[in-house]
Amino acid sequence: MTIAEVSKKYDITPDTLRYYERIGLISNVPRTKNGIRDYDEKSCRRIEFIKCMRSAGVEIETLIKYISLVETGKSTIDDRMKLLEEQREKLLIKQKSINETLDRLNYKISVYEEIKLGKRKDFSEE
Amino acid sequence: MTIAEVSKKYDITPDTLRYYERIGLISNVPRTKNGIRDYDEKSCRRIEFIKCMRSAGVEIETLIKYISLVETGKSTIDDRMKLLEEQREKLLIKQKSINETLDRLNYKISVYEEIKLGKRKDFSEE
DNA sequence: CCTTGACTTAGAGTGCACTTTAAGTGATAT
DNA sequence: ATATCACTTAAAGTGCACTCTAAGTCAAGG
Repeated sequence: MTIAEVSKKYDITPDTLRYYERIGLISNVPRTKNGIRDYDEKSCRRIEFIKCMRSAGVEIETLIKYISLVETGKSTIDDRMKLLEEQREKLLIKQKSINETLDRLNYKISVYEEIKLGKRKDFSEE
Repeated sequence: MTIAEVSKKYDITPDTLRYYERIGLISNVPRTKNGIRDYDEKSCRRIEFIKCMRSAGVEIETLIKYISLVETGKSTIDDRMKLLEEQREKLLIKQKSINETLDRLNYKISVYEEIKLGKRKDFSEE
């Protein structure tokens, strides 16, 4: 799979894919005899994992650390679990923030709707 | 309320509070005769609103736009609603990402737990 | 043969959201 | 009185995650 195909499949620019490789997030990407990347299944699974984590805001540094633990081998399983649990905590906090803000947006939108319908004339600004 | 008090109350550094004011997110902050900020109720409500939105990742530019609509007056209610609805859409997408990533983290953590308990020996890396 | 287009690299540049610095003022504590 | 502390401003700096540029290679098509 060429970089263009992978880029399309996962909606990640070739620049970003090369960047991920450069910083050690995706290692051992196979090359053709001309040095052109030819992504295999393993690389694709890695990319999909990174995309998922990044889309939720998991930091690059954290992913680099996790990947390096994975590549070190089975002795790092405790560390990997700890790292994943920390990230879960962070995401739970984010989830809470987003849920609270969504509630607030829904409330504000409903207030504006009432105003438009003439059911309400006074409202606190913001 | 001094900047230090507001900073503590909302857990936002004084630097950030001044920055918000500079870029037009918080306007008309009262001052003492010496030019020192003396935040009133209105400013505090505004700060709390910004904090909530920012904590969910709503962009500064978007908040500046919203605030300027609010300050323009009632003629902007349709625009405000549209803006808030757009932000709600964005947050729903984020919420989905986070939920998916949390599911994945939970699954991975449970796999590692099984490995630790000796219930599983093989597992796909990452 | 020559152009086109996709790829390669290293390194510089960008955008966002702060954060720090430099230089200064003014009220309180020793 | 002098030091300390919190505050003030404008402007430069930082960190993260890309994103772009420059200079080059290579294979296929006209």
